Amino acid sequence: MHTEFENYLASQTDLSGETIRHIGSMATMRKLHKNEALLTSGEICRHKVFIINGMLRSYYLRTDGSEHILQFSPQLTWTLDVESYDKQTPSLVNIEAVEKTEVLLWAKPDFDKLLKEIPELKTFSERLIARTIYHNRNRILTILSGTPEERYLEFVNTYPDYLARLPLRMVAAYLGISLKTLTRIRHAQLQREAGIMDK
Amino acid sequence: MHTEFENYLASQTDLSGETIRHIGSMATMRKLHKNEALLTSGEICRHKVFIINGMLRSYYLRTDGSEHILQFSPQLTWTLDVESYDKQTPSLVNIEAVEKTEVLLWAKPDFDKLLKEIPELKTFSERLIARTIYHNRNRILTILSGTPEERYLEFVNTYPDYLARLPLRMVAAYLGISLKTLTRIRHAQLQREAGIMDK
DNA sequence: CGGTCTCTTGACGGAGTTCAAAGCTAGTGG
DNA sequence: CCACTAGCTTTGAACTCCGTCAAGAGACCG
Repeated sequence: MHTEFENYLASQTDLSGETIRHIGSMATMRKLHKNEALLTSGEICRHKVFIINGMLRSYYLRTDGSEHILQFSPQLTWTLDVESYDKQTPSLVNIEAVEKTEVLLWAKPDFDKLLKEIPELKTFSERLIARTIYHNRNRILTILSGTPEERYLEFVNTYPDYLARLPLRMVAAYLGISLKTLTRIRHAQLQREAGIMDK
Repeated sequence: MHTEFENYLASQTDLSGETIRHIGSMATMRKLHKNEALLTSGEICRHKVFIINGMLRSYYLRTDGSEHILQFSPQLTWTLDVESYDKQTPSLVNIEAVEKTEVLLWAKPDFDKLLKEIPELKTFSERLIARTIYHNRNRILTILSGTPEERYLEFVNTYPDYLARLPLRMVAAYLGISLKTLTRIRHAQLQREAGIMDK
């Protein structure tokens, strides 16, 4: 059971098989169909989430109806609304399945206990946090300094497989550009490729 | 000596005066004049930095000469280039004094030792990291979803005292808009205030 | 096979950028 | 303490790129 999770943790840490199974045993499994919500803004984020397969997105819904995507979470990654989870306060974001998705859920008190019991899990967790920080800093830089086209190209390079799994409007909502601009850029790219072919 | 630092740590933690003095004793002081660099891109960030007074900024310099500011660090806050510091790899950013500034510096090996010796310092450090994460998430949301004007107003609300201390072009470089747009927004604000006064 | 969601495309309008010039301010040195 | 300079800010003109609106084609799902 949860073999994907166990393999993941075994490959990422030095934890013993027994410990890994113990960690897994504290989680509950949940299946989400496409577009099903895992967390809705206003709710408190009570669980740490590991994605077994599928893909989630965390997005912010403005009062004018526009969506802005903070992150995509594909298989074998973790997600949650950090601030809501840490402080147990209402969340500002929504987390939903982009496609059919299976997740493991740990209630915060349970995971906190695991972190206390298993120092190596704590260390691993800190490593993930560090990566999140680097990633967010880089994202800020990209949005601040890049043109829409540069952002798109960086996105494609960083996540080569996402494009095929996501509707373009979500990519646009992630890059902070309009769908129109995105298709314009993609059109220009195609032109360019065709031009190269000609030679 | 370093009384600002000691007061700060005493107010933020439960650390004993003795421990605080011990931590402070591992740091070296450095004075920076206006526009002096503390870290230049390409260098490795070898120190953790606490700002006693003054203000630093961390910015990214594009090849086209444009500057993009990741953060301002006023008195009684910490700064560094996280990724460069953690991994001891060349930094992508520059850190410079916006005004005359005094800082305390801890060499990474020394600070690592302190973190190991003093669990409460580690806890405190984690709290700061958490705040950084919340802050960066919020910044991403603001840049993605806000108009230039909204971003400016949020900036003014969040950091009421910064405006008076920073050249506007740096505010623009932080908000990700042109200086021209920033002055336009400010002009519109003034008009509005004048309108209110009339009534 | 119908309906919904998605993507593309065109026309248009507007907000933001660039470039350039001029006024203002603050810091420096004499 | 004053004069000067360098950097900062404002403003105008022209332009460009992006966004909104709207329509239509295509793909996918039930």
